[in-house]
Amino acid sequence: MDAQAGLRETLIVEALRMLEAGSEEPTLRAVARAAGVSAMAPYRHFPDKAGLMAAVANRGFEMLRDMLAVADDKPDPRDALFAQGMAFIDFARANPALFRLMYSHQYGQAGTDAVRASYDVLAERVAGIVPANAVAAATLACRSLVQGMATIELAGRLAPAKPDDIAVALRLFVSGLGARPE
Amino acid sequence: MDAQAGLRETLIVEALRMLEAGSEEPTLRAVARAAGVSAMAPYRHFPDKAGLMAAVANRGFEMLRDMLAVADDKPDPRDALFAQGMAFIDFARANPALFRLMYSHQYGQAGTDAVRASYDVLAERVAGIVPANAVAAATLACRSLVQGMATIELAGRLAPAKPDDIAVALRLFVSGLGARPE
DNA sequence: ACGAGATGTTTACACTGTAAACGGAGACAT
DNA sequence: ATGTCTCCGTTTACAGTGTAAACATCTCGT
Repeated sequence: MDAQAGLRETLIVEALRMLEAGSEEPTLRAVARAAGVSAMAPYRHFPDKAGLMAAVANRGFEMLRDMLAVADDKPDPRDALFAQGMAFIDFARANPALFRLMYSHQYGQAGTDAVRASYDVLAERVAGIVPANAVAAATLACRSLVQGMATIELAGRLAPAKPDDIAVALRLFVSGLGARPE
Repeated sequence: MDAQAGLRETLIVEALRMLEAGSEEPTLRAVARAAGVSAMAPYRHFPDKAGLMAAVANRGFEMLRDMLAVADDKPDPRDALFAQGMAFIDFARANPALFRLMYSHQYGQAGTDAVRASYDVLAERVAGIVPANAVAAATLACRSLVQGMATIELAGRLAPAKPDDIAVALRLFVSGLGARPE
């Protein structure tokens, strides 16, 4: 399907679709089958399976950046940051397999541009809250927090907690940002 | 090797060792080979490969709990919490493959006891900082933060940042804990 | 002594990623 | 037109994986 768009694009789209359908990483052969080509055809466009998956992960970071940008509509920087955090969590919940792929180390060096772009959406709002020399660290903290919460939830270890613990924890973090202790 | 300790234990130990040596998840057959038994022998002790890996992940959480407990030697709760956070990061750096395994969703429901135990070490110190009704959320935030920082670093996306960004971000978070905004 | 269960082995199968060799269709110089 | 070249895809083959099924052996309570 979608044959005239070029096989490379078709493979990425198809892999993305299968990644959301079943929550497991799809087989290269299965992706090729879904694209209507032989098992070896993908090797004309990617060096190996990891190459294809890296391209898919990259696509994921572009989707993530868009979702974060959309959530960035509150006037107050803290409110905007909170909304972005929740959007991140929603993204992970909606595309768990893709989310895991994006942070899987095997495809880690790929997509650096898209990764930085999605990072920047957060950094701009953080810059409105903490002093300039703390922006880098605070942005790292921010992204790490939501990445960790999403991972822990997807791993199924959050069951004993209340369902809105994530929102409360995120609010707590945003409130503490830039405040001085005690 | 270590044959008289029982094959089940040998398999877990051997899998742990291989997990640290090469940073990839070992093959079930390779683990069996290293333990000096045939490929099918593990199935007498675990329902499938996931069963073995879940046991290994569980062992990982016990190691983690020990490391967090050791770091918990500062009188001030914030200092202790910071030290625990850095110990967590050190653990992830020292055992990257094991760390990834522990938070991989396929073995997620396993080891709930060990997970909770490692959680509690943090929660006790958090309880000394935030009001009682915020302990659950703050502990979740705390663990998520370090889990996320570790994952992002292991995925190789932290390269452009300064090496001590993690420590700075963690300090920032701990300082903000329990402070009120503005 | 003897049957029974626990533990390990061998064999077999479907499936994976990928190397190697082949084929055909268009572009282009002669 | 004809030959060559370069893409892009195919078929075939292979080593390695997780695991089902059947078989062997060892230990022990009776």
